[in-house]
Amino acid sequence: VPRNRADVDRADKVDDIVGAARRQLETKGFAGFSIAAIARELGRAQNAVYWYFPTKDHLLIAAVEQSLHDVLVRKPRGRDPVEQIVWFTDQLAGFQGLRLSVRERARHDDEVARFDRDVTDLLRTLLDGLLSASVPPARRGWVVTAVLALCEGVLLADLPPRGRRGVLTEALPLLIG
Amino acid sequence: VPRNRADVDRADKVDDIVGAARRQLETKGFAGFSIAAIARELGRAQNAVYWYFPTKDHLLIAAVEQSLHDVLVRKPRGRDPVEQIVWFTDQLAGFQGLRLSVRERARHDDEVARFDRDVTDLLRTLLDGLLSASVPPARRGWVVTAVLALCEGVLLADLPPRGRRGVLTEALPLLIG
DNA sequence: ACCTGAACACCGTTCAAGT
DNA sequence: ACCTGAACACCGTTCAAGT
Repeated sequence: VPRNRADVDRADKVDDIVGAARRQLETKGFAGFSIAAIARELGRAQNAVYWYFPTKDHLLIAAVEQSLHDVLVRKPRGRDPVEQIVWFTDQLAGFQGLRLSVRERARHDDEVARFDRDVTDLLRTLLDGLLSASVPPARRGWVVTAVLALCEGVLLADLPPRGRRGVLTEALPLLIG
Repeated sequence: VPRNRADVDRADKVDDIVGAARRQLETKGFAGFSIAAIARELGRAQNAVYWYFPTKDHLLIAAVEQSLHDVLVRKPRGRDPVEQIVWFTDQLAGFQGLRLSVRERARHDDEVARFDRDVTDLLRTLLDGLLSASVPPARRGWVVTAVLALCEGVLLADLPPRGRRGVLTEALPLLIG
């Protein structure tokens, strides 16, 4: 006998689901991220989730999008571009697990692939802005690519925060020039 | 009625399994990598695989290890370190999917985590050797870290080969000095 | 519009049993 | 030592049915 929640605002119900998804992702990672577990946490049937999200990947996108948004809206701290880039990299550090999961899923789902490209574009735009004052337009294209690669590579390496900042503060000035 | 293959050399049977695993990984990626599918390809019961590999992760490690070995034994081509590093990055390009899967699994399985660390150490050692002539020991620690991060980041970006080489040939000389 | 229960096809892993 | 069949607990997804 389905209890109906047509009275509750749709947005609130979606938020419940995305919130549970984010918690599951944070505590158990993508391996422990299952529609079944989310439905259990919410005390609902699995199909209650499917009503709002047609596949598991759609829910993954919504959850990661929200988490990423929370990070990227903050204004960067730091005087020069190097400090600002280090700051952003720090912000993204706790996020590396999700980014990997998205990359992995992107290889098998077109929606996730598109989302992944959007995120990369956003990061490139952000970096381009930070570097606009110090890098001439002619060089800026590949510098942005290289800096982004360096930052993502450093995050991938899972260094301790001090080591990560050390490498970046040494290497970034050389690339930026 | 189990047909017994006690007569066949154990190493050959292991090779059959690892070979099938590598094929599955190459064609369908980690998402399509399943003990069930491998057993099907071999025309055996799933437990025939479990006799040699206690878990799916152990088989994953064996398969990736073999693939990686095939790549890393080749001698690098190129005169200067930059050319050699670009060459190695090219070799590792087809390998990026597997590396991501291993990273993802490493977050939930200790064996895979250890294997992942070993691979990173191996790459660091390899890079250290390539850079020993051109980078003084004092700087070499973080230069190796930065170069490895740059290479892995560039692979992660999934650029076309020409774009990848372009960025590396611009950026690497700046880091190496 | 919203939700449930039951089912389907698929896993990884384990157990008991066979040669 | 090597292999199978059957089972268990878990998935993602779909269907038919209820309010």
